[in-house]
Amino acid sequence: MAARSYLYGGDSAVGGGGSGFNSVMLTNKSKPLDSFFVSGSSHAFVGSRSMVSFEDKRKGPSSPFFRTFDQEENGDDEYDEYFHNPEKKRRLKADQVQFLEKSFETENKLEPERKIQLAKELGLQPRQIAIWFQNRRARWKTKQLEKDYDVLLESYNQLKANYENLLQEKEKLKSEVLDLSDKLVLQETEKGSSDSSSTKSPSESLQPEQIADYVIDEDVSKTSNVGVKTVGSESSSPRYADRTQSLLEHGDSSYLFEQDQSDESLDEEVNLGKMFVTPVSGYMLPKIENGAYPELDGVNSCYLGFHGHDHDHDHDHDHDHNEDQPFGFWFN
DNA sequence: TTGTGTTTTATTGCCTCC
DNA sequence: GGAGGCAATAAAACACAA
Repeated sequence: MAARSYLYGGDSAVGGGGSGFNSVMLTNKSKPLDSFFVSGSSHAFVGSRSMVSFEDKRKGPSSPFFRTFDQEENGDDEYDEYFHNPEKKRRLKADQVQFLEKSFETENKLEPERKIQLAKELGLQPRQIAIWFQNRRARWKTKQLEKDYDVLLESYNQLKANYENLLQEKEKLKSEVLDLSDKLVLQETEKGSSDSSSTKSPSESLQPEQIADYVIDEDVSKTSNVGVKTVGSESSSPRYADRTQSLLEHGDSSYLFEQDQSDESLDEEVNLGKMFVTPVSGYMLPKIENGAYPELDGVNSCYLGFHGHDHDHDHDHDHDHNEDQPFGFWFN
């Protein structure tokens, strides 16, 4: 590990965000040297609640947050508590968290200047700000993964339902065709008995079941009604356009892909607006348009493409390139 | 009150970038 | 080689049921 100082100044050495921070938290895991603090303190104090030095508390607040704190929890008791519980850590105050949340909404990465600024405004160590942002990013990522999972699950369920509907419809059509074929054969037979000299029709050389199979298969190969696209083929039908809605509507627009330059065919899919990529895990899914999955080719199978791209690392992880190759699986 | 599960704060080690 | 990011993890703080 790179030598990293955890004196809360190690990250900043900036002088504690302008509030005269001298203290540092001491935990069981802390290295002894890490626990001592920086210059200038007459207290061998380690640990604090909110990592605020006693000097701060005695001198009075330098920020609105400190004022609030002092007003709310004023008194010797607090002071004693600080003094006699040197190893306790304290959660940030609600208004501090709120402030940080707002800042996080604006930008979830923290530039050094902003870190210092926030530290000053909140009366915290820059290191604490950095840690808070890091933990906050981790929480955000976890939430996104959960969302991704829900989206995938719902997508899967919709596709499965569509597939089952199609199977039913196929069976229904098949029996209809069978029925009609029977009638046709019957008709031909009757006709044949009255006109024995006529030439043979195709239906005379095929059984009704064969005709039904033939008709159904032909129909399927031409129309491709629903479901998920076979990569590389083009077909869609408005026939099921109103069947599936809502899946992606609850996702925000950021769910709509970021392009992966590494794969042109998928780029095309994405550019045509047929696919989208989930934000955290990078799953590639068929995009629902006007309430329908626009892609399908082949009634009995579905393709779920995966896109091994970690968007969270876009900015700094070149090594991801090998993982950018899309892959997928079929289910039926 | 206490046991237990969850959340938050912080550290550690590894990795990448410059 | 330092800075900063992330994953994994520890541990304190907190919530809550029994």
